[in-house]
Amino acid sequence: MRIYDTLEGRVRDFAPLDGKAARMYVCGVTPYAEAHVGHAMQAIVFDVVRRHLEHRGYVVRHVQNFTDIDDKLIDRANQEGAPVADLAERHIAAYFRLLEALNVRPAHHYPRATEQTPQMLEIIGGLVARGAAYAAAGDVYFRVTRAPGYGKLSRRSLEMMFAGARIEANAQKEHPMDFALWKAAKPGEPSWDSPWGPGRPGWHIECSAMALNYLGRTLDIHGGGQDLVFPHHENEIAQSEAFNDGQPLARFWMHNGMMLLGQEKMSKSIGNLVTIADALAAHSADALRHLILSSHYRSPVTYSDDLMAASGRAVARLRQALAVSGGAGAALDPDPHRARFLDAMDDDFSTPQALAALFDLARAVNRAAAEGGDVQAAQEALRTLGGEVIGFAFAEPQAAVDPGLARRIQDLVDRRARLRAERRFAEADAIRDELAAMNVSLTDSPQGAVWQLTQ
RNA sequence: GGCGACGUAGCCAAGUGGUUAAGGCGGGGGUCUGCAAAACCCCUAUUCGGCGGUUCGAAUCCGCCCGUCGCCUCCA
Repeated sequence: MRIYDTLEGRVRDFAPLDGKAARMYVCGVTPYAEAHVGHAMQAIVFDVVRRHLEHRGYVVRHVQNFTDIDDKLIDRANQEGAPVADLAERHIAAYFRLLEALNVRPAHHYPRATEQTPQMLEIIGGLVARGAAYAAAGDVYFRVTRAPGYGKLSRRSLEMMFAGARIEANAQKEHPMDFALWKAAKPGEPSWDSPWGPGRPGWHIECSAMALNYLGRTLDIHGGGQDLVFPHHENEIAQSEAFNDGQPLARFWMHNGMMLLGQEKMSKSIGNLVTIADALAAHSADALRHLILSSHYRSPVTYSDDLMAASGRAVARLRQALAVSGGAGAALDPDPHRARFLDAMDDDFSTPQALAALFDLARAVNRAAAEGGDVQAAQEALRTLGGEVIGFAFAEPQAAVDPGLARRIQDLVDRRARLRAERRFAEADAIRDELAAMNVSLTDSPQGAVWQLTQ
């Protein structure tokens, strides 16, 4: 298996530090607002990474954090007049529900920053003792000039960043690029005791603490969105490696591309976003997963209703192939398709090519079934690769229909069947039109009509 | 301004030196069907932003130009 490593800027053979145990840390969200489809992209991309690793026999330990204390959370909580912890927990609970709806396998641990303060303080203390950090008026800053490789992940130097000239002056800092490990508490803010007085953690330190605490000094995979490369991951590297005497924080750095809306990156601060809830109100989770996986994970994806609808139709095609019945004829051998699929996935998770293999397999299944061939093994392969590895739920659209509506639909379908049997086609077609207006499509077969929702 | 990525059919998107440029959506024609739908078959890029260059050979390498995006500040 080969994986692109942002740090080295190239695809390398993947081998975990410890045999078949793969330790994966993925940066999660700051739960101050509703999750949008960009967050879904990150979750789905790393879900597929995990699923494929597991399919290939790795025992994955997957940890994802929640940054449940930061400026925006505090601001938002003040606006709402609610405690920060309540606001965070509310959004965390909603996020978990969305992950489940998206068919994302849960991580093994979801540590919260506020639960890791002892570990963070231990690291901060260690960094101060080593001279890699310094206290100033209740804050503690990391000393970037003492991190020899600072900038290696994002390929930039301190001098280069100065050229950007948007660095705000902060009299406390020795160097403008020094970043906060610990922030002194302001009145009314949640705070924790520390050797430097009451305060709260800086943004980056939680990930260093959690990674070390749950997975050890060196991760096999550290993931996140491309927008975290700088400064978040750069700073994580600086502080973790300073604390661990230079031992690398991660063997592979993986970054997913950004979700765009129109021509721009979707983001909470600009406000150009589509929430996951809105996307799932109009489209299936499989459609969103297909849209995201139809391009390579390092490329951006543009979200639109039209593209989502097209993705929904594409997944329906795979689902149809799972539903056909073959015969007792020659068995269709799925192995060539499976091999093509796995080769693509092994090559830095090339989901577009893997999906192409699935669509070809689906066509082969449909064709073989029509000729009376035995397609069970092929359908099994399609279900495994599409379901377990890619993560499609292949949920029958009926499943989402409430029982009352389902009964009304079935009544119409039955009435139409009787009319057809009497060859009263005009009346039967009127019922079909009526169903179509309800977004219900019919497929007639010798065994009767099967209906499904078109959305 | 610095760094990085990208520009392939109506749309989305693989492919990164050498047979007919994957796959999906859409469109056209056909088979099946009472008619449809689904499915299947055929067609839908002589060409890969533009111009030069390297090479026996380039969408794939190099240079320049045009256009788009990301990061440099909170961000998945």
